[in-house]
Amino acid sequence: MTRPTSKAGLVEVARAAKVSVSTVSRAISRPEMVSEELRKRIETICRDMNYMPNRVARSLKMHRTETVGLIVPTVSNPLYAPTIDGVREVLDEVGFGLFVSSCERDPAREYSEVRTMIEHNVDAILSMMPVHLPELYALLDRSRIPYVFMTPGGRDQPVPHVTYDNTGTARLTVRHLLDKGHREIAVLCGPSSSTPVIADRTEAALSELAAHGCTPGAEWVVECEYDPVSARAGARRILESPRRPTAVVCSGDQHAVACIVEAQVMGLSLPRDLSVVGCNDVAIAQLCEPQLTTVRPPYREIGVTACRLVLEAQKGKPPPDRTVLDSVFVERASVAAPSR
Amino acid sequence: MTRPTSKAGLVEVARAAKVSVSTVSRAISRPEMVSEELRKRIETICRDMNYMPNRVARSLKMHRTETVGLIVPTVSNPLYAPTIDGVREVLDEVGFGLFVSSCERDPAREYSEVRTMIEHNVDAILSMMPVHLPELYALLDRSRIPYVFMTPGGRDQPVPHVTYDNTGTARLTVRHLLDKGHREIAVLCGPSSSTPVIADRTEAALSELAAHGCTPGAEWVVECEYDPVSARAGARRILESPRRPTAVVCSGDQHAVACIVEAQVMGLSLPRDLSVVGCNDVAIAQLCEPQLTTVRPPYREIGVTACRLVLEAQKGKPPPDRTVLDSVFVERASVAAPSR
DNA sequence: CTGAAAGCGCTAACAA
DNA sequence: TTGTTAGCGCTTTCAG
Repeated sequence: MTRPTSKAGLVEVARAAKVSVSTVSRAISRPEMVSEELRKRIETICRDMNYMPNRVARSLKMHRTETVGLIVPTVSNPLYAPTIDGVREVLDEVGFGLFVSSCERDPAREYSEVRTMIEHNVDAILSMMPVHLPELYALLDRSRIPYVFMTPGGRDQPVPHVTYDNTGTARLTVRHLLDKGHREIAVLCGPSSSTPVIADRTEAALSELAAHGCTPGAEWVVECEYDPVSARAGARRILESPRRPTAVVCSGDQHAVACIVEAQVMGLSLPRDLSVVGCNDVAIAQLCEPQLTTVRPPYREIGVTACRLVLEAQKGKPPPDRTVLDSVFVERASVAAPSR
Repeated sequence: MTRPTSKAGLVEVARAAKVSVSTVSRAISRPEMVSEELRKRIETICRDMNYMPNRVARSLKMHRTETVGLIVPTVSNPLYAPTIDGVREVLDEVGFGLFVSSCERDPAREYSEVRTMIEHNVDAILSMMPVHLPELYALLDRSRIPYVFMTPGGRDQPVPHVTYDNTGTARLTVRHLLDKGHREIAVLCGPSSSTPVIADRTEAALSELAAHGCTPGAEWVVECEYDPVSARAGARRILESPRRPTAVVCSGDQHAVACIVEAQVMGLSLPRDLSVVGCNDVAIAQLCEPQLTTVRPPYREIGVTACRLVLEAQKGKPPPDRTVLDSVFVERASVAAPSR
């Protein structure tokens, strides 16, 4: 009469079933190797005894933990949620666990988090960090653990990553404005120091503008933080510049909505007096009036794809260096032809 | 001459240092038990050989993984981010890993995720699920793994949880409106079936209203989903009701912003023609005009506190059944005295 | 089809 | 201070 609170192990079950531990082990992980009736008997005993396999023992023997490690720059950026969710989704399919860690946007911390994950024997590593310590690649390669980055990646050296066409996405939004007839276009963007993703996006927008002879003056390109207060202040700086642009491209929806709201506070009527286009298609894009025209990068799909690739890599099939997924342009109501 | 790519274990290091594995083990995990110089020698050898301890072996021996399991209803709700971040933050302090899983709001899945976590030998379990399968408690207790819920909790039976005063928070917002002189107050809330948190919040608002003789008519209480389209439709239903209320309390900021925007589309001037109060204080609260008066539950603090408690529990100190943290009222500009 | 036995890589008595 | 040794709970040859 074992206390029900004491955790049963393979030996306890074996004893109860009057068979050897190896038989119980087989009955559980390779049922076909055990006679029908014995298997059933063992199964019920497991249930009765509330047997729960000890995965760490299993992992030690198997050299695999059925776990993947995911590194995020920060958990509080809702933009990462869909990607994480994509990862989680495919992990669920195969019953793998998810070991997450945030590196607070610090490449040095990313390095040490990866180290920890290797020590934990995760079967694969996924990272959303846009930029890494150069040593990271060596660490990863030495570990022989498959990895895939979910970023524009490949900045320093070719490395498996899945991403979307970031600069193309930015160009798309600019071209939309151009197509509608705008020539006086400002750009409101996040701090270029924050991540190369934003810097690239801004640069792409600017170069596309330049290619069409619409290089904006200095007062028409402003960088500001993402929080609502800064975003609105940035928007206002553009809107109050001596000559007001007819349109503004933003590197993110928050900034775009900030423009819309500030413009309305100033008494402008949108989209007549000002066209605005954002990027990311987050919820607020439909919570403003006029609803925001924006473009939605394939965030969830990136998570799904990267996770699939890294799982296959773990089974022997090396992942391609670069996988590019498409953004989708979402036309709503915040863009019209310029009125002047 | 071992290939640098083959992972070094304790034995390899021991061999290279010409000492026993136990000495190396000690040099690493209990440096004070080893002579100064030997320790240094071992340290450099470890570095040179790129030794990385195998935590799963360690865990098997130690019966602890230095990992905590966290269950979230869904990763895509940005409201959970601050709590997760709070958890992560204290985990970082102690060098623990985080094993997350989402149960898609399904208590049955929560049960099985907890099972998996137990199998993985996590040292503690944290869950944000507001409602559980009754069997969950037994499973948890049998496992002897400490756990703390980060929800109003204690619905079915007393169980350690840290939370905020959800109904009190709702009452606070109602009272604010009442204090400003409003009597005709509508309520716009999320689907009461989604989580008891919302149902409770709505009920509290309603009962507070009733206590002040302001029970709203049926057309003044509408439930709708969180997505922007539904939220705006819900807001409109209230605003277009035969008699328009002078204020509306919302169970979330999205709904509140939807009210603001829809009211403006209808040509109303806020807060003169309509007062609105939200809950949660998410970013959009400051991205609308007028800026939203709302209340901010201590989401991050809940994560921090719960994690601390569960970590101490693991060291022997049982967590209190109930810990309640305070919300903070954030007065901004969306509420004024009624104009009629 | 089933059992006995040898580890997976590390830690911790217990000895020396 | 350091080495020897016995496992942690499981999987898996290799025999029976």
